[in-house]
Amino acid sequence: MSSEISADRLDTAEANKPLYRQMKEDLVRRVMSGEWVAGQLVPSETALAQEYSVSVGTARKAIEELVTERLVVRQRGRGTTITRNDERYERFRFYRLHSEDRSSIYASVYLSCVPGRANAAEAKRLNLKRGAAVIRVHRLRTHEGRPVVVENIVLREDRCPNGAAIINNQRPDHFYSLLERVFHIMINRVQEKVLAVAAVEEDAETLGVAVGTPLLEVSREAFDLGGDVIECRRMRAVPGIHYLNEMP
Amino acid sequence: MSSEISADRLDTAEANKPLYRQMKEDLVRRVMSGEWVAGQLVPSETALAQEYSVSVGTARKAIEELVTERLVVRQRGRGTTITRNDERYERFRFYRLHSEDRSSIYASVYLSCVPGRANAAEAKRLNLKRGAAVIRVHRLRTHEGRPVVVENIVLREDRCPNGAAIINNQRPDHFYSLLERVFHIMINRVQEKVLAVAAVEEDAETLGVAVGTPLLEVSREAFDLGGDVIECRRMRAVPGIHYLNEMP
DNA sequence: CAGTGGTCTAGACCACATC
DNA sequence: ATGTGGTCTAGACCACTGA
Repeated sequence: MSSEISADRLDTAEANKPLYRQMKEDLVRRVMSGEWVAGQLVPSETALAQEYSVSVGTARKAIEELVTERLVVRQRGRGTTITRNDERYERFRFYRLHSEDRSSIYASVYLSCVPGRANAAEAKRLNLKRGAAVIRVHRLRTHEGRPVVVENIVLREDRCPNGAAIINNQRPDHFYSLLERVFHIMINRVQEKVLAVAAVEEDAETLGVAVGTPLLEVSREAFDLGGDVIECRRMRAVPGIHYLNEMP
Repeated sequence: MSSEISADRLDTAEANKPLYRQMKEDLVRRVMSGEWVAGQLVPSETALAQEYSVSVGTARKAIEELVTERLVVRQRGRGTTITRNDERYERFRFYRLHSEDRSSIYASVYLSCVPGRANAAEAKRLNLKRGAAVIRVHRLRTHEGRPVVVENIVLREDRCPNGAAIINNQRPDHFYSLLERVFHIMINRVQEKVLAVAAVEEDAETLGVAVGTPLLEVSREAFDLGGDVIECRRMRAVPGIHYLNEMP
């Protein structure tokens, strides 16, 4: 399929972009289209160079951009594979909430997972029309038996067909690994907004704290390879949980 | 000075590291030593390649690592310069606190700036002995006349000789630009811990909020090129200010 | 063993900034 | 006009993996 148009994948209407960038963008496209899926070995740099009619050095530069974006992993002697989001060292790539002892391994308790319609705020965050189909997940994170974080997750249903049933079935600890396995969605980037709020009645009940307790609230939007917002979530954490960040 | 030992800067006891990495590390050393200071034009890649007796491609790879670490900036036709931390686009590289309207330009109000001795907690954070000389800065950030953030900054005095007087004189808005200009310290990396706290009496007074108001607290350690902690600071922000983060 | 990616070289041509 | 970095090529040798 792809080899038929490989003779000149590039240089048609791609403006003045350098070859290695055009090539990189085409490789991203091939991952997005599902031609290559997570964990899969992709052709070697020499093979790709031939396919795209560029020199090995140029192909290498294209691939190296994918490495810095963590889209692929290279191993000498083995080859280049599409990054799996559930590899151990990738597991908490986006997870910044930790308890005092820096352990961040929490059990998940699913409270509910139901299909629904986007309200105005959700539609705005997900870049959808109001009333579009979404999936709502309400989940608790516990640490040594105590609830520490409550999560409200909203997913685009159009990108995750039948997602509510599947999620309810699997109840995964790590969401993005499921998105990858089941829906071929790779979460590439997230934006978070952190603020301090006072616990309301509902939080007090769910998290077992007094009303008015200062909680850490994190609002997240998660983007896929194409730059679409796939998920938005709101997390509220009890005192003792903090948000760690390192720059750059 | 440096050209005398340039014939073989590399390859002596540098283990099996690739040439481009050895070269890069030596370039970092030359910035740390003050041989090259912020804003300065460094030799061209061909000149550096000759000096280090490597090919242009290898020199380029060394320099490109410095670019990704934002230590230098390259411009075609002009050359390569050591990054200035006070350039406009670098100004808020480490500043994640914003108000609702995303403006993060606050005026600084200096409350105090005095030399002192590190207590146990400060010594630990700064990796110093207890009682070591430090500089303490107490500062307020205001937005449209209202206080929004209160900052407690602690600096290593040994790396900023006579720093208290100098800071008191200049009262800079952007600390790291002063560190760079005056002390040739480049802040390269910061770690932050964000949590929610209830305002105590002191916060209430300084920030003009009620005791018990949920505040956002950010604790930061700032590292220089050599990996030493130069500064630690604690910030407390009023409601309406949030912490923005994007990954990766 | 053959094939992979990692390092290194030596050249070419170009767009751009500066004088 | 000169020199800079940005792109691109075509080769070389090596370390490592897997069959």
